Amino acid sequence: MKPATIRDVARHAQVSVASVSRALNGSDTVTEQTRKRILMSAEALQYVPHSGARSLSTSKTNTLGIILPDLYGEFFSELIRGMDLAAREHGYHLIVSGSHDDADGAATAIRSMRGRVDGLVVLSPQIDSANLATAMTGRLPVVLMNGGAADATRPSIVVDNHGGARAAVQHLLDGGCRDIAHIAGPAGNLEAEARLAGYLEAMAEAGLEPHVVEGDFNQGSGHESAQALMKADRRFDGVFCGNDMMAIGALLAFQEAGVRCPEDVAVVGFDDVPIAALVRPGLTTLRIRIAETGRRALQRLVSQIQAAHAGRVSDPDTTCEVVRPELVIRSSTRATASTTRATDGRPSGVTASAQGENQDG
Amino acid sequence: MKPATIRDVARHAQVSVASVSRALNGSDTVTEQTRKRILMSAEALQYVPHSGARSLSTSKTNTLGIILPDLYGEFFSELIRGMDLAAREHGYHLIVSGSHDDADGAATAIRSMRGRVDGLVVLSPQIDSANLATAMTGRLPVVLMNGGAADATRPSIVVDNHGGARAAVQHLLDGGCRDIAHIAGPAGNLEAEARLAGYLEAMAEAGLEPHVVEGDFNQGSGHESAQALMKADRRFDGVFCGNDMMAIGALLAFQEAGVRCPEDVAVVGFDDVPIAALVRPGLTTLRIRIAETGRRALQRLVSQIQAAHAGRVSDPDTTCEVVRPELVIRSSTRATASTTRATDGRPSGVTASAQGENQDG
DNA sequence: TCAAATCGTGTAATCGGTTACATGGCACAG
DNA sequence: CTGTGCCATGTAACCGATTACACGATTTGA
Repeated sequence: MKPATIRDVARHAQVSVASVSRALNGSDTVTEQTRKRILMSAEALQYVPHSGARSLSTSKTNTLGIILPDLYGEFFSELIRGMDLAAREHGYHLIVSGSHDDADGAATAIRSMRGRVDGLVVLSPQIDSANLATAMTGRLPVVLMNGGAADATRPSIVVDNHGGARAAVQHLLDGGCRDIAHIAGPAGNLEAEARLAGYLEAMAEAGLEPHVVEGDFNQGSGHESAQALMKADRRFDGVFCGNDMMAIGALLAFQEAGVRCPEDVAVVGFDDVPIAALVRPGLTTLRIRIAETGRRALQRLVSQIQAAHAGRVSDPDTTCEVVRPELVIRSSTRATASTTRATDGRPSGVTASAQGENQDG
Repeated sequence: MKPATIRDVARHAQVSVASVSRALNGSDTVTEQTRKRILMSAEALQYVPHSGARSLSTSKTNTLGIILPDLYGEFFSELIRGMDLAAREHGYHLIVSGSHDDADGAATAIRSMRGRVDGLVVLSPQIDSANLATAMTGRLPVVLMNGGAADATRPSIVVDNHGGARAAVQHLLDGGCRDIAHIAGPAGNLEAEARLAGYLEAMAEAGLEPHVVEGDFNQGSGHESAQALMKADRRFDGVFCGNDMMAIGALLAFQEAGVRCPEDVAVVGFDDVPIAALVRPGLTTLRIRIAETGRRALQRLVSQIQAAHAGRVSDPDTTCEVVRPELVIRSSTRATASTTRATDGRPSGVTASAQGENQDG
């Protein structure tokens, strides 16, 4: 048997569909008596409103779309969690769409969201503003998180990857490292490129020769890249990794090879995924409050939607919010008493607040 | 300006809406000439079909709902990833709904999915079949993953938590442990209770006194529970944790207290989340191929939908698939050469295949 | 040459809600 | 007694697509 519709309820309660709709949505004027009758009928027929139909007539879906390049790993997990929390608070559902390796795929995903969502958060490290503009249908509210490509015409949140990378290198320099290698994220990824650029700039300023191998942001590639570094002729006493997962892979590779961290080589990651505090040695990294950032993105999306709904066109939100990563120092760069590596005198004199090893239990 | 509708396209191309629909959906007979004209008009107007409207008339949303108790941590992250992969393959979108702490919340979430999805995967360790039945609207296809409460009337996938827990205890016994504690998951959680039951049963069979402290499945509670164990009078030489995150918390607590693992205490987790292979010592655990299981659940949901759509009612899928966890032995229970803890002669004679420490790079 | 089959296209009903407007009953004021 | 207004309720248009069916034109066969 097919599920009951509003018409079935109306017939059962001997009223019109309008009254049923009014009774169920509370707002309008309905006699207490008829309301009760309607509610009883709805109960009897196990009536559940058809959200799709409601969306069509109200043009509100109460659903938000999240376009992600991938669903793998802690970073996206945390991000989704933060967004879900915020969405829940505002009464929205979340429809997630991962695995958009190319800009084309992302564009298709965006178009397919039409009529399904009230707004989008687009996190697409490959897509540039041009592609995005073509993909955008009409005036669907959007918050961009496509790292690096700050688009002043749309509300967006970007991480200061460049500055974060510089801070990472600076921290390694402060710790006494002179030969600092970089395990970069995949070429074509805007975040990866910004971090690489920050690394190169900081190295140039310090008058040091850069040393880069390319990974793909996954743990496995960090492992391989570290092995490649060890096999190469060139010495190194510090590694700045494009993200935490690669850093963790590198840590394991060093352990396997008997290279001590931080004594023989200091390692810095990026992101501060939850696991970074749980590995040994604890990973020094640049903290992005991931869940918090996701929550923030979603909140901005919601206010944008509310503004649009209120007919406000006057002050469109086109702010580009910058998230500044915060250096979190853990054992992977903090030499203990019995250190063998010489420092230049500033063992932990950094601007960021030093953090305990397991701050997020 | 509002986005173009199919009627706008029809007007622009000087044809009827029916022709536009036919041209865009490919299938039906349309002259090459008119098709071309329609496509050009659609392009000119930047027409994007309204999925919601399409869903209403076709009664297919191409979207699946996932009801989760929580979005926190690696387990759900992996599960969602596996589901997303499978969904993508079959051309479905995913709408996720997390944070349903109580059965009521889950029931509400399920109802609100009506008209939004073509089917549901419900993962709700609190909800029992009765609650679920009332929440279910009509004949919406569902795959249950509400651990422990095998419901023979609906297709479901359950993990053999009981058997897995017994295997964990057995492995500790084989390694020579006699005083095995259990850090349990939260009461009321069916998975947690099944694992606890398996632990109790195995201990009883071995003629050993059980020793249980309750956690909440999060890393922090594993940390605290381990501290509580150390503070208590009772000795212990092995700990079976209700899941990996608590085990990792416990490992850290032991490290901080100077208790060596596996020499002083052996630790076993449950789930084999990706991080389990990355901590030191590597965590011995019971592997559930999480992403694989998610993918499997989704695939069964899809075939159920396809069967329903094909009008097949004859052989409804009511199988209850059981996932048997596989013991993965890592350093947290595998004493190295210089072990101080005596074994009873079977250092690693287990049925499961021994795994390398970092198998999933 | 005329009937039937074929084919491309248009008309309108439909999906399940919401809501502007119409309607009819009742109370109250003149 | 009648006109005005209010209020609960009903009627029907609408959201934007799909699709059964109707229709007219062309092709085919007798």
